[in-house]
Amino acid sequence: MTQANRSRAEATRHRLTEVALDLFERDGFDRTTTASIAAAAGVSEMTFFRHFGTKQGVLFDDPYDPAIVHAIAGRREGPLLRRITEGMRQAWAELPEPAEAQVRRRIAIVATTPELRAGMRANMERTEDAVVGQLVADGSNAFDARVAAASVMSGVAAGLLEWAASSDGRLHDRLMAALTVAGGADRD
Amino acid sequence: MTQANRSRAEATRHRLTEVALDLFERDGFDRTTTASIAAAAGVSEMTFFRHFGTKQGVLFDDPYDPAIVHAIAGRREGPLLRRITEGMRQAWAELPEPAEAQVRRRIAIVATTPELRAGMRANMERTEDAVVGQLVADGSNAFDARVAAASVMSGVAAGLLEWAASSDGRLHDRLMAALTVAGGADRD
DNA sequence: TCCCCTAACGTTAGTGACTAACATTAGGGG
DNA sequence: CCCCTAATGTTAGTCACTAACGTTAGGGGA
Repeated sequence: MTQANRSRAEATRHRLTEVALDLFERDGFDRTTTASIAAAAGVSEMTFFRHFGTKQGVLFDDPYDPAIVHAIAGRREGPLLRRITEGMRQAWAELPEPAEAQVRRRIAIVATTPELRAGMRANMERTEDAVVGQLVADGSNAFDARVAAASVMSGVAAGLLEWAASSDGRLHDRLMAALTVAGGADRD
Repeated sequence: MTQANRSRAEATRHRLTEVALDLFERDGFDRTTTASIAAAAGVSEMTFFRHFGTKQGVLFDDPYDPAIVHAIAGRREGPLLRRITEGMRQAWAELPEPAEAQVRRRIAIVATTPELRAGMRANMERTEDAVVGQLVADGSNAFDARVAAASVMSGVAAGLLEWAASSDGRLHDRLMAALTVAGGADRD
């Protein structure tokens, strides 16, 4: 009852994503209109917006937060930067590795457009808020927690963008490297 | 020759900024149209866009970078995070303190709208690029430099947003606190 | 002081993202 | 197999932003 036709919506959504990625790669994000995406997927423009809200939405479709928050909870040793980066390491280890090609494809598109790079950061705000909430619950003051969480999130985002753009190395390695630097230690 | 009527343009620009800030504060950023800003300033809508390019542009009007880059140059001791935060401390000390009320007014507006928070980060990309350039020139690899610069810039941005939103403390103190946390050390 | 040149501004006509209100269809559950 | 409702369609807008071209105002050189 509450969710009849579940698969039809999912099919449309999947078709829209595929078509959108193709068009973004071929013509660039700016030169692709939402109308053309909808047309190529065989639906109306409204349907696109019902599924993704914004044109950028089709590129930012994650649900990671809970694992990260869980891995940070209770961790109370060392400076905030370390606690967050260590937590993210642990969360990453416990999560199933996502389809690397798929991820790279999306981030590569994001890397090419300033508007999208900003959007990526905006998208991480949700995760950032969750991290801040947990740190405050563990006794940190809100200001420090916010600054530390924002630092790490943006550091990681920057690392992912560099990875997707310069296409060297594996996702896992680059992520670990970014976490090391963002944690305050250098490598080499 | 090359710049007749310099003062007329500056006057218009100044009028637009004042009026825009007033309207943003009164009605919110989203509910203020560029048309209404232009009308209230007594010019056409086109003139607004000629001066600021985008609706957000009127809020992001800085020129800080050179001092920061200069303060980072040559600094080669310690991890990247420290070198950047220490450099920013030094740059801040050498620069004339900006009009605090003016700054707070703008950032307070930015803090209230997600779209603008993202825009603030996008706006710092220019400074971030400059910092990365200097670090690479000083021998760092590009990946680490990018991650570290992004971390610090976003940490600072987050700190400024918290400061303007919760209106406690002085700009200088909050900035220093943010730099401490973003540098990898905690306070208290 | 008085033109004159050009920066600054205006007008018009458009594109494209996004929204609201209401009508229609398709497909799974009873 | 029909019915109910999620999913989609239609229409008609608003608003940020752009391009091309026409108009004015005000400061510098005579």
